[in-house]
Amino acid sequence: MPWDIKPDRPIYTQLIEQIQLKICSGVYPPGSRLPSVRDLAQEASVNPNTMQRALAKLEEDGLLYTNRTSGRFVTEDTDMIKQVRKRLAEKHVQDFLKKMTELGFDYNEIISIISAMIKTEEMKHE
Amino acid sequence: MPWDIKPDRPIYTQLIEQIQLKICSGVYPPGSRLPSVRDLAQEASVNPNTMQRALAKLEEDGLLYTNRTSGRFVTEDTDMIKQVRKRLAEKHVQDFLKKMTELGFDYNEIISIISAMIKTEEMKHE
DNA sequence: ATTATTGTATTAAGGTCTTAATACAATAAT
DNA sequence: ATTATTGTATTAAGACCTTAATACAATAAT
Repeated sequence: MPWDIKPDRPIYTQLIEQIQLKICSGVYPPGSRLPSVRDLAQEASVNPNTMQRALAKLEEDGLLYTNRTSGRFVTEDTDMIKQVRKRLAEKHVQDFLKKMTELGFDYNEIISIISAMIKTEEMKHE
Repeated sequence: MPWDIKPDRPIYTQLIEQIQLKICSGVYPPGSRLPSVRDLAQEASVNPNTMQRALAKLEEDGLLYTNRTSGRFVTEDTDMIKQVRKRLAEKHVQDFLKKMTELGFDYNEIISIISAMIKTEEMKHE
């Protein structure tokens, strides 16, 4: 999963989301050490200040903690991580349903369209 | 459908999306006249310049056209509007599937979660 | 002990977005 | 003919984001 920064929203916001995702999906396991601010910044091709800003927010949320000079680590609280994962998923579903109903699709149509697209996706990977 | 502007993305981008939505969902029917730039700006509580910027983009895309001093109108090309609606819907589905698979959900789980949430939504409105 | 690495803080510069305040030209309305 | 309304253009100011270039303190590594 490479870093994917688009120009349409603040970079630090996207960094927060993507690090959050790496934690929820297990790329950064509970208790593991993250690369240094400078290394992460280089990985993502952003300024260290910008990466620092994103990390500070995640720390504020409790997903990360800092050991002054040995580095930054993912929380060991696996329940919290599961909770975040669930919250993100539900938010994605709700946002998606809102967008589709605004476009005038009813629930049956939505299920139908998504099923069709899933089948198309599955065909690609066989 | 009131205007809904959030501070996390450029306003003009959100205006483009919301006017597009009003066109696709029939709030602004094909061939109908839009309120003036100044009126729209006041409706949405934004600066006329910002609204102008959004309208210019939609005109560039062909969804709107201008009659110099009588106002701005929605295209009469209903096929184009349907096409845009379809394109937006497919984009929403793809983005949604991407986000959910990134979080580690497989297709069966996705269908299951969305079905559950739809049932919950339906209960609210009965 | 010395060095390197860690997170953190500061200052300055440039870019984009937004608002505000106007102004102009074309034409619909009167 | 005159007036009002339309889209459009311009300029200036301020806010936020990002980068760059440093610097500092704490401590792990040597």
